[in-house]
Order: sequence, then structure tokens, then C-alpha cells
Amino acid sequence: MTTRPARGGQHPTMDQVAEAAGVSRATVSRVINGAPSVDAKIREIVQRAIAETGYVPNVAARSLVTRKSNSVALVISEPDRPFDSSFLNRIFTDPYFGRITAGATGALRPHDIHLVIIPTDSTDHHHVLRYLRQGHVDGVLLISSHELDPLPRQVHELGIPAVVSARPASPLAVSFVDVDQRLGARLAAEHLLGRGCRRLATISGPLDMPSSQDRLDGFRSYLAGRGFADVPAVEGDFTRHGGESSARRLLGEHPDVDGLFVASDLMAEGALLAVQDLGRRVPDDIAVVGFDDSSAALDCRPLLTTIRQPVEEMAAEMAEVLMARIAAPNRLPRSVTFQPTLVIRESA
Amino acid sequence: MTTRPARGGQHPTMDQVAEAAGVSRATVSRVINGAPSVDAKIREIVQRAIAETGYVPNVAARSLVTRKSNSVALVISEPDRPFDSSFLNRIFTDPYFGRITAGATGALRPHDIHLVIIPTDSTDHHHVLRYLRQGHVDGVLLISSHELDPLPRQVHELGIPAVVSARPASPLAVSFVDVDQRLGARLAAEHLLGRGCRRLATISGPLDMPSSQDRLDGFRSYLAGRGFADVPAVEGDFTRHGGESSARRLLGEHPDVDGLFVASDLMAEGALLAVQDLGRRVPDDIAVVGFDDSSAALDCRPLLTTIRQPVEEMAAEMAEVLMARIAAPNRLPRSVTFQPTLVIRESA
DNA sequence: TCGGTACAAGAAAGCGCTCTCAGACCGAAA
DNA sequence: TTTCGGTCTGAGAGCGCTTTCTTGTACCGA
Repeated sequence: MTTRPARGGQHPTMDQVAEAAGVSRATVSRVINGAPSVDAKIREIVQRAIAETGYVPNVAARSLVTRKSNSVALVISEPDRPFDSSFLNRIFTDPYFGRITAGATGALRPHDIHLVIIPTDSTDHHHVLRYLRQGHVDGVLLISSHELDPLPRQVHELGIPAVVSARPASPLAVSFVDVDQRLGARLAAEHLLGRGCRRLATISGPLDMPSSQDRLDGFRSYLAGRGFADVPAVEGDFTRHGGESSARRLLGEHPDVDGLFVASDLMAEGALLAVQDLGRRVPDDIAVVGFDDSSAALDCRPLLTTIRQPVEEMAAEMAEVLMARIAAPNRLPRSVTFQPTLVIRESA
Repeated sequence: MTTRPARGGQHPTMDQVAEAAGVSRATVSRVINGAPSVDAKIREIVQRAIAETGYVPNVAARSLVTRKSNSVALVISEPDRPFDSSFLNRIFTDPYFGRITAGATGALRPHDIHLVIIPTDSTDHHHVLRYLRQGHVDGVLLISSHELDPLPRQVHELGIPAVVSARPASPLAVSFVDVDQRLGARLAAEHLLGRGCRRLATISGPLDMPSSQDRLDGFRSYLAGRGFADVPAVEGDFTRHGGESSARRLLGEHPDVDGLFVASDLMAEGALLAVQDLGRRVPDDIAVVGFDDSSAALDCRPLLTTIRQPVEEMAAEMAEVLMARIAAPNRLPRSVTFQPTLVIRESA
């Protein structure tokens, strides 16, 4: 059976468009998908019929046969947090994720691919994995920065195309995009040294994150090479609050610090508050360098000198690599490393 | 990993599960969908076959017949902003949206419904509308707070179930959830008056938002009723930065203000900075009341006294109303109004 | 005029699932 | 034993689309 009468009020189907245009369903399909082998006149007629009927393709039917959903997931994995309001609050409050989303969306949009944002904690992984297996998306951008997070491996084992936001803690044959964390830390150290600081210290990110380890280690080992051993460090949590309390603790234990590298702008913002609250002037008494160059750097007083991480570009690159992988699934994984740069403002 | 024979790396289909279990496809379907009329023994066998084959239903095929996608969109519409990094940054930096997402996710999850977050500006509306028409989602949670935003009407005309986050500016037969804005403003005014303030002022949100208008109007008209006419107001933009500059401007023009109502916590945070930077003590010289009771209220120094808006609960309610509407499309639209409450901390 | 070549359009076979409907089976009542 | 009513399972028709395969037509040179 071919002709199928229109059921009142429903969306029109391709058959109805075909009938309106006086052609076959196959031809309508060809027009919609831009097949070259359609006569210009017929194409015209079909397009008019599409407009007149207000036809919109049904994505379920289409992806049933194409095996494509034209959307990819952005999975934001924070294993340790409980999946509650404060968890989502942190994600929706950290400019980092906004930049990731912006970069990925920008790269995906020209290809008409939608981004499905999925925040998840460890209690929630099976939900996410099921979602991915069900074929909702063609691929995954995975933001995972904790060392013990099992999600990258699990996603990899699913066999679904994926790109991870950072070098996986344990070797995994997966594509990833990262920034040279150690170089960033070194730029900060160089700058602090260059402006005359001699008693350096750092507030690191959570040490279960490879990126935090790399920044801390890069900072310390560069300084060690310049004769500065045992640089004090306090562990922070990448929040504004955490930066503030870490700074208080650090200055309590090491009141003579004159140069501070804070492993994220958000923490630096909090640290600046604490430092100034303790009566130190920035940058005269203590110079402060952040990391990220996020919008938080401009919320600071004084404006924050920081290490720029091109997060938008990195997310866009993740999206590009993912799309290439989706187009050619057998392609070998590739990793792309971006270079950080020093952005000098007022705080150092 | 479970054994997964299947056809060369492909996902197994329901037919294969049926064959493995020695039953028909229909029975497998019944087991999966929890139909009661399946013999316990057979159910058991089928479930084992599902586990062994590693079967996962194909959502495209399923939703082709059920006409359900089991996901809803959370559309965040900010018509005036360009769709770029700073736009997304604002969305991903304002705790309000995190709370919305948290509340909606929490309500949706027990029903196994996924949330697709879609930020959009006016240049982007047609993308969103197309996405909605294509049947990607069963319904829409629409966060739209600008008076002239055409999206609520457009979504409504699509005929797709929708719930809007605030009373639409022009009457529209659509469900919405809101907070009693005027009451909130009044609570702030009462509290400031109650602690002895006599020269009140306010920093409002953008005046093209009905919620901003209501808060401003509610504040002023309550005070007018108490004999305070012409309360000064400055328009802000709901950002921390904007709150700071608005406060500077306000205090420049009205240096004698002793009680300030700021229409969002984020702005209040900035205002607090400005006020203290100008040498006024909070709350002794100037008492400050915010609005929202978001996480920003706890980032402030001193801690912010504010009007609590139960955003998570409101978003959850939006989700509930939406699900009811999806289940019964002919149901009349309903509107739910929540009551704000005063949360007293340190700033007033 | 005829056979061969191109190319455009149609017919029809599925994609993997749900769901109606009919049939099989079983125990109880006649 | 037969018949009836009820319960559970299987067969099969589609959901709306893409895509292969086939057919039809136009055009060319011999």
C-alpha cells in the first residue's frame, strides 16, 4: 500500500508531500536530502509542496534507518559529588563549563548537530551509559578530570565514538584534547620570578585530578630547577570559597609568601579576597597568578593576571575530532595539545 | 563485560533476544515494557536472554511507534544576547539556571525522562523550533523572562506541550509556574523598614522583564502606601558586575541611602562590594536585601539577607505539570504560584 | 530504424520496535 | 465428554523514513 490518507491534525508525512507534489516518496526524500539527481523543476515542485504542507521530517523514522541521531552528548562527570542541587550548582556556576558548551556548540552547529548536556556523578553512571547505548546520540564529548573516574573506560568499552577532555589517567586508546598543564604552571612561575617574587607558594586543584597534579608538579619542578625547593602548596577544590579558605590556611602557615600561583581563576578570586582581607596588598605585597583566563579573572579586584587556557577552542576541537570519528569510526584516536599563554593584568 | 554475540559488533535486536529465549518478539517486548500478563517463568527466561545478549532497546524504533521520545527540552531563552561565548557564560555562571536544572532533573529522573538543555537567543529561535517540531522531545520547559520574547507564543503555536517559567507578558493559554514577585519585594521593604531604614532605594533587574517590573513595582507601591514616595531605583542587568556599577551609580546620586533592595543575589554580591568600597559599613550604614537565596548569597561578605525563591521546587513543579500535560494533552493549562520567604542573615 | 548508454523517477524492501488480533491452551461448568 | 470463559503467546501489520533495484525515457551513433 502506498497512499495513506492524512490523519487529521497530525504532522504530515512524506507520503502526503509526495501526493501533493505528484511524485513518489523516494523523490521527496531525495529532495530533502539534497540528492543531485533530481530534475530542477521537480525539485522546485517538491519544495513548494513541502512548504505548503508544513512538512517536517520525523527524526525517529529517519534515524531508525540511517542509524544517526545527529546529536552528541556532552557528559560532565564529577564522580565524587552527590547528584543534587549543589552538584549542579557547582557545574552551572563554574565558567569553565560555559566555555566548554560554547565552544562545542559553535563547532557543532554548522553541521546541524545538537548537543545534549548530561551532568553526572558516580551514582548516576549507569543511567548515562544506558542513555548512550540506546542510540540517543552518535558520539560523546566527555568532560572527566578525576583520576579514578571509571566513566572514560566504560564509555570506551561501549564502542561509541568519544573524545575526552583531558589525557586519561590510565592509558586508554581514546582521543583527547588537553592543554599543556605543566607549561602553564611554568609560565606562572617564570612570571612571578620575573617580577621579583622569591617566596612562592601555590594553591592547587584537587589532587585526584591529573590536571591539578600536572600544574602543581610543573610549578614545583620548574622552581626546583631554579633553586627553589619545597614550595608550599595547599590543596583547593576549584571553587571560589575553597580558594578563599585555602589562601587563609596557606598564609596562616606561611605568612611571608610574596608570590602565589592559584590553579584556577575561580579559586584565585576567593584567594584575592582572603589575601586582601588579611591586609596584604596585591600585587605589591603578594603577587597572584591564576589559571584559566575565565570570566572570573575579570570579576577580580585587582584584575587577575592568569594563564590562559583556550577552553572554547579546545571544546571546538573536541567536537571536530568527534565528528571526524563519527564519519570514520575506524580512524585511529588522536590527541591534540593546546599551548597556554600568560595574560598579564594587575594582580601580578 | 557480558558476552555479546550479535552480528559483527552490532547491537542485538529484539528478534535475537526472542530467538535466544525461544519466544516471540512480542513476548520480549512485553517483558521489557512490564506487561503484567507474562508468565513468571517465561519472564525469567527472557530476562536472562536479555542479559546474556546485552540487549538494549533501540530508541528510534521504539519512538517511531510510540510517538514518545522520553525526553523534554529545557529551553533557556535570552533574546537579546548574541549567541556566543559570553552568552553561554552568563547562563553557565548564574546560579539560577543551575537550580532550575537541578529541580527539573530531580523531578524527571524517577520517570526516566531525559532533559535536553537548549540555550537560545533570538537569532537562534528557528533552530529551536525546528528541533521541537522534529519530535526530538515530548515537551518543553521554557525559561523565558523577557517581555518581548516571541518564543513562548511560537512554542505554544507548535502545539507541543509546554510549561513556561513565568507569567507570560501577554495573555497566552499556556501553563506556567511563578513566584509571587510583588510579595517578595514587599517582604524586603517590610524588613528594611522594620530594622529602621528610612531612606530606601532599589536596584532592579532589566525592566523588559515582567519579573523585574513586578519586584520594582511591588517594592515601590508597598512603600508608597507607607508614606515613602519616589523611592530611587537604578536598573541593573542581573550580573555581579552590573550590580556593582549600578550600586556605584545609585550611591553617587543618592549618598544618603540606608536601605537597599537588590533584585537578585548576584547583583547584591556586586553591590555589596561597591557599597563597602565606598566606605559604608553593611548593615550598619546601609542594609542590603537580595532576591533569590541562591548560592551567591553565601558567597557574600557579610552573608546576604535575601528573599528566598524556591527555584528548585518551582522547576520540579514545572516538570510535573509538563508530564501531566504530556500524559493528557487536552488538559487545561494551569498556573502555579509559589510564595517567597525572607531569609535573614547578616546584611540586613 | 535499431541497440546501447545515461540518467531520472518509481516500486518496494526493510530499519527495530509496539500492539492488535487471533489462536492455543487450560480448567470449570454443563 | 463437550462447551465456555479466561489467560497467555504468536503472527503480522504497521510507524515514517532511506535506499537499492528496476523501469522508463531520452539521446546518441551506427
